[in-house]
Amino acid sequence: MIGIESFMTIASAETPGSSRDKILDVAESLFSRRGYAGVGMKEVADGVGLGKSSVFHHFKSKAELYSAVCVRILRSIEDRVIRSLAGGGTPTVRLDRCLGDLVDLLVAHPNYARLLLRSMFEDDDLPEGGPEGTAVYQAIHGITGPMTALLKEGMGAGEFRLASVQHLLLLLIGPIVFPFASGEFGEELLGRDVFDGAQVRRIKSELLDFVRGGIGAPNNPTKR
Amino acid sequence: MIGIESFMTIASAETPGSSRDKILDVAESLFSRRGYAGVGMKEVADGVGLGKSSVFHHFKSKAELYSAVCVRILRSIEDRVIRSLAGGGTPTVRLDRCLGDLVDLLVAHPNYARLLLRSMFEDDDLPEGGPEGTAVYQAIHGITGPMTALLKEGMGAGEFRLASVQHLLLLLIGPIVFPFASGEFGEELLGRDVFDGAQVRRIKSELLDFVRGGIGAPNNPTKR
DNA sequence: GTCTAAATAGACCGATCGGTCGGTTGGCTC
DNA sequence: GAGCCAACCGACCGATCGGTCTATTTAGAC
Repeated sequence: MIGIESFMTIASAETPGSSRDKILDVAESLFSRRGYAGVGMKEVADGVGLGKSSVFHHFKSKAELYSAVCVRILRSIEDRVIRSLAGGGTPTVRLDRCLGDLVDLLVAHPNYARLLLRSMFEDDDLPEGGPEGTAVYQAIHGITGPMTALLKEGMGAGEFRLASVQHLLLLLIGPIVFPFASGEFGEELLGRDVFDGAQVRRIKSELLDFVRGGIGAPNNPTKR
Repeated sequence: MIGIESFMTIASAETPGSSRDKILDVAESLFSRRGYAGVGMKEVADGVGLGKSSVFHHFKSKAELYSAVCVRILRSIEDRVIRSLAGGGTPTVRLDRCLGDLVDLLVAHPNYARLLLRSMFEDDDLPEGGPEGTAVYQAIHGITGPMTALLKEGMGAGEFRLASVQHLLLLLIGPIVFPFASGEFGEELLGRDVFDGAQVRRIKSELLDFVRGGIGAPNNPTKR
């Protein structure tokens, strides 16, 4: 029984339309906008149309709810990255495809970018040490792992500039995620909504150029 | 009298060691770690060694305190950027110097990167429309303005790849700021503290290579 | 000394916080 | 029918929230 239950939790067999799923949707939107401490359980409950105690029936604490939201997002990103990189092609081709797919995912779910950043740099939000933290931890590794492998392979093949893969990865995350987390700042800088179709295309193409130039080997014909 | 007072406020003649200044220091550290909603005024007061009502004597509301913290940081970044770009040299040289100086500033004040990101994408934290928001708004423009001008000049001189300056700037912010806001994630990725001296040097050099490649004109000898 | 104003403290306010409790449905199985 | 359990709710809890009030101390100007 315990085994099955924990399996259900891990596999997160969320039926779309279920209360649990609707709670996750509302919480995702709220947490991404105002962060962990900025959202009240009452607010989540109201957004779903339930009583507060009903929310606590599905998630035994606020920290667990926040963690579930983060894990759902991270897993979906992990899936996309893995599938992107699984397709064939040279490291350069695979990196391009992965970046494009990632941008598409962040645009399809406008909450993702902010919550992704939050889950990375809001260490002090969640009470540490709990099982919630480790789930997020694992999900993040599921993303960084394949990316690291790709960078290594590209360097080995001479397509990418030789550098520390870890430092390069740390540099790569910013330009991918930040534009879609920048909110009003980005909107005001561009003069248009960042998630507007034309802007997305523009950002995506600039991002690809930027990254290709930034990590490409200086004298590699594949680079352009 | 009113004129002088408002001048003092705007010029923020903060005597180091004064209570007001200590409050700003403590609040900066707390806000950067846990965000606006995650910090209580009691916590700030305790950190300074004052009573809560004494903090309210110096800042008439929590929003004003948060805004003052953000403005102080943004102004210091603005100063640094302007001074960096004022020095002579080609656009490439000036950009390199500016990036290096920015990294130095973010490292000298480990709270800056996180709070900078927060002030950009936590729109919903501050009650909008107030005068606090506009102060932050102006400070941000003081930073983006000169950077935009530099990018434009570099493109005109043929040193930078032709692109939309706004989109390029939006892409540039991420790799500069995120590494120093990444906290435990970055530390775990690198295996060392991001603010460790050796890591900083490494990140800085990788960042310069990355950005040079990313925005440099394809066939420009100045690029490398 | 005296007057004034800034700085501080503590007691207090209504509201909200995360979380619990007891109880009531409604559907499922036997 | 009886039994059961997930889902749900309203009422409630102690703690903390941002903020106010009044009173006391401190520092400087004259």
